[in-house]
Amino acid sequence: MQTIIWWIRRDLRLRDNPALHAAVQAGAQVIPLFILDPKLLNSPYSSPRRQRFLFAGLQALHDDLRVKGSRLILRRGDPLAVLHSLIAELGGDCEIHAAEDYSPYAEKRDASVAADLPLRLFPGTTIRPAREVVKADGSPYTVFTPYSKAWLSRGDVGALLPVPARINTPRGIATDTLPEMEMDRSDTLFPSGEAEAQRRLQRFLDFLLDQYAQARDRMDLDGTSSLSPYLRFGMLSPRQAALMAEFAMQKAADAAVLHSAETWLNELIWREFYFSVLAHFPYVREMSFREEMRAIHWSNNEAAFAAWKRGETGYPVVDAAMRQLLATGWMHNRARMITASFFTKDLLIDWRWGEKFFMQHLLDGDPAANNGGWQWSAGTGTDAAPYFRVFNPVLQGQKFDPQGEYVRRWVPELQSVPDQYIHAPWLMPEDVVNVGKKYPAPIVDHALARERVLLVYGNRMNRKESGSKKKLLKLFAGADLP
DNA sequence: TGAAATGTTGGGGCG
DNA sequence: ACGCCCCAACATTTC
Repeated sequence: MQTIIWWIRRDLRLRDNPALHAAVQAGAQVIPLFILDPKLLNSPYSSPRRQRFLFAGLQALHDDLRVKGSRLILRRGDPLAVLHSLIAELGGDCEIHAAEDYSPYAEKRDASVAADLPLRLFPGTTIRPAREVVKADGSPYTVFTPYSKAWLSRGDVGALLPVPARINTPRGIATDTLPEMEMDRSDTLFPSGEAEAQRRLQRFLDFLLDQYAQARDRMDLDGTSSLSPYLRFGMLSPRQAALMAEFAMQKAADAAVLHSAETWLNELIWREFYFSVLAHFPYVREMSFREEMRAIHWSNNEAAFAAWKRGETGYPVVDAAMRQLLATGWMHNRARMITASFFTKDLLIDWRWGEKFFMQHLLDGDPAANNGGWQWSAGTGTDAAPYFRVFNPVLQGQKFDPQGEYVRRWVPELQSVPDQYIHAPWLMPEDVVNVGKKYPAPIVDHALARERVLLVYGNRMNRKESGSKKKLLKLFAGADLP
């Protein structure tokens, strides 16, 4: 009987899993294997909280496999070495099935495995394989809108694959144990595992999707899907999400509901886009996608960086967002844009520092999506926000947290600040109310910081006038800016 | 998937 | 009645 190793990396699910499904369909013995790779676990981009989420997900997967007559085999070590030794234990002649993974490290790892061993890669990390949607001449898209049009015109995404009725796994294969985990209070906000992913998907479809287009930007509301950690580890099939979006579009009762379903599908396509960008341009992990943006002279002020990380910038929306991240491992998407804009444009710190910090804290931290989001915000990436698009943290707060509920939830020292001043407490007259004493004053003046970043970025964009701009930059060097 | 600066318009107060 | 100014409201341009 044939033996197939189902090498699990970021597809911790039984439902709609092409690599697993093909192994079961082949009538093979299936060995579900997860390799604890020290290179990934000890990476400077890794996150203890995300690791806990992964380990809890592996435990849940093991439990789900038990129901199918199988179990999870864990091994620790270099993937190629682990695979070699496991195959030797099994008497050789195994095939390996895995879902594609597109980070530069993953692609190198898989190439080295494929050079030695029969590795078959399957889709499943993305809805469409990351190199499938390209222009007619085979070159990759670097602008979202034409990419999404091409993505949508590729026709249906195929049917969902069923959960295997039974998975035939031989007994007696040695397995390592998971590291001891200390649970954190924040872990209960995002319980790990495929079953939880399905519950959340159902809740989103039943109660939130109809309002999604309007509610998704409101930081004070529970209006997003909050599925990102589950998509990150493949506890939810992105194809299942897309099929649900399409189904909602078909049965939409009115234009607003239709628009909401389309908006959600569009977000899933943004995810596909960033996987495609990373697969085609792996260097974006190291540097700005746009060549002319690579020489920006960042301020990289350590004190400002530290204040941003702690959520003590003096801008309530920014601080609420950072504290939400620290407390829960998740941040609202609108808040990600605001904090990243503030980081790169107001503080003028290299986007790679912020990208790394997000990776160290986000449960959904994913190389492709996180890098894409940061380069978009910094204006250095594909189809990026224009360099002059600088978010005003006060106006963003007023627009997307109109009563300041989000701010008050995460910045308790502003609890009793009146709505009028909640996004700009420094404007509060002394006699209005004596609150917010412990809250810091803004670490930068936004208007001044905006002028500075327009100059610094503008110098990159248009070098002709750099003479007079250099003089102005000297002025800013003397100004009170980090 | 901005915001600020600048331009235009039109109503109302006022001499 | 008329011109002038102010300025809110909206539109356009610029960064």
